[in-house]
Amino acid sequence: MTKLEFLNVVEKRNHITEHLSTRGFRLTPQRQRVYDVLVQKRDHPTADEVFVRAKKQMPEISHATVYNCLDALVKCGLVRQVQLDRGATRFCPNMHEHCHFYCDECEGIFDVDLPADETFGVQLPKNFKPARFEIAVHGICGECAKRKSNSLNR
Amino acid sequence: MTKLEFLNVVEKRNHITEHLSTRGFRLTPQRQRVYDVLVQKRDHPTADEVFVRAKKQMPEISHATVYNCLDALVKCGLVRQVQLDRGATRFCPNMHEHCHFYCDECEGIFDVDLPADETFGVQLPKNFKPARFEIAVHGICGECAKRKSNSLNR
DNA sequence: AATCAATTTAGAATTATTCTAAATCTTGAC
DNA sequence: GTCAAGATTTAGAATAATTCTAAATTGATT
Repeated sequence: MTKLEFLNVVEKRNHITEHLSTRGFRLTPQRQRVYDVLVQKRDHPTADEVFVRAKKQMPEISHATVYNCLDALVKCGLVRQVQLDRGATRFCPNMHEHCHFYCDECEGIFDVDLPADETFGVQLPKNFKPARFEIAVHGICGECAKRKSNSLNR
Repeated sequence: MTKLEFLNVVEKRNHITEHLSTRGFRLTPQRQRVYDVLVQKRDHPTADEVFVRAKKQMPEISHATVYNCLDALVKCGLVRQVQLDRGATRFCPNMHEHCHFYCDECEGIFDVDLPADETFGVQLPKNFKPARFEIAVHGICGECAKRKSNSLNR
């Protein structure tokens, strides 16, 4: 590891520690590992998929710990929970303002950026105070749309 | 039952039958009952809550049937599925364009009307074809907001 | 080094949902 | 009307996702 890489690792660790400490959580090897798993492959894995990936470098990690770690990361604002229709909850380390696009064809999940502090034209009843907007778009992704129109035109 | 009430019941039954038949489903007493349960108390019950309510007038109805009926009703466009963070799926017979407001305080779920055919300012990547937008707003509902501000100002 | 609280662990328990196979019902063909 | 075919319902088992429990471990603090 070069000096630069080393400093990078330290900085990332500080970033996680800071967030965790806002909610009274400590940085543990398990929490670090779970967070790394999410950052390394941003395909919105389920808790169980995170568990399998985390186990590769940390074979003794338990199922419950992965749930606990994900919970802590969500609570301290490092990770977002994503809910597809039924099925398991998925997790996403992208904390920019964004929503999710679900492709009905390939079942892929795509992040789509959103403007910050927007109410998206939703007219709430009197006195209702919104805290956050969750938007999920269902449809056909770019790749699948192309593939479908090709097979139609043949 | 008056003649008017009778005609009303017949009309409703026709409405359900029409929707079900678009997907090759029949109208059965169980499907009718499950749909009635949803219409009678529009509080976004879970499948299990629907089961308990349906049982009152139809004690022999089974758990699996309630799931099957809800599935059929969703597939033929009479009912919408609603997903809260984790937890059981909820069901809603309001098919107008609307989204849901979740009160973090009282845990109530409120329907909020939306304009039809709107993309809510979401900029999708090239070639992505949206089919439907699901919007969930989390925050504090009107009643809870009032209660909270009262207790602060005392 | 001793103490206290936080965290992790394995495994059990719970909750939500789906599956299975047999029984029942409905519809259309005769 | 009767029969066959297919749809639907049923009870209960199976599976999936998540949470709980209690003991062991870890880490920070005195």
